[in-house]
Amino acid sequence: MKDFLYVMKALSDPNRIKILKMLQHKMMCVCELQAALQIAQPSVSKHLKILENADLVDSKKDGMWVNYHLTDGSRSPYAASILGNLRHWLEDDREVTELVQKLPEIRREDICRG
Amino acid sequence: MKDFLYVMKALSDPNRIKILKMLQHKMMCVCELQAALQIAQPSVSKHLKILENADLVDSKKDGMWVNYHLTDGSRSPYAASILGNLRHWLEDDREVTELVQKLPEIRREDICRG
DNA sequence: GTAGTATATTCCTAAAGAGGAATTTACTGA
DNA sequence: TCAGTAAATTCCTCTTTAGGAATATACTAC
Repeated sequence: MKDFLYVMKALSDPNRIKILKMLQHKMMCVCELQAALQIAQPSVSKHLKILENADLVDSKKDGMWVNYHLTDGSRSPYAASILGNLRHWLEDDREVTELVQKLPEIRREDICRG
Repeated sequence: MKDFLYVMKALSDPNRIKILKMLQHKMMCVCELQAALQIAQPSVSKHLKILENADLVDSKKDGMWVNYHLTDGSRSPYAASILGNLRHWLEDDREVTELVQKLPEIRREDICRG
């Protein structure tokens, strides 16, 4: 029950859904997600932690950055099922499509490194 | 997005999940659900309203009682998918199985009518 | 109609959750 | 070693949410 609720709570916030939808297209670091969502960096980190605890995303260090990516869902059947459905769910959502269209313009080299 | 979030938020509370799991076995009125969950009647009504707004349950008057039942999900693909998955999800959850085992003992004739 | 009952609503309180500013941590690269 | 940067944590505020007590509503059965 607890694992299930972690997943559902993680999916109950629009910014976290946007993160998942963006990560469907490419792995992204925190500052890229911040630039896309236009919210403070600590807020992004906290959302990512909640998604990570629900086994929806995972992270991997790469030099200066921490890359976040969707999990394969092998640790949670709930996460696996939702991630599968999210592939087609909300594909026509206005906010999501606008975000995804902007993704190519968001490049960490332009945002970070001061 | 809003419809999606309604469903996910509705699924983010343990009492609401228990309601859904019980309704898999039979339609139930508010006082039966109250007896099963051991929470106040207004709390049950409020949970049911949230589930109804997410298109996860629907109700039908029957004499003195209002019977709640799972929807067929025809109005929300998110609700439909989740209700399908919930058929097998959490079947081994201790709290859920204990509740379901007690269901036959909970009969409206014994609980209501003073 | 009237009394009684099942359910819904309102109002309040306490806990949880999202957001940002400031700070800390961990690492990179000279 | 030291300055600089990406990300995490802490602390605080404001909003949302779950819960119950009290009340209102709607209906039933006489």
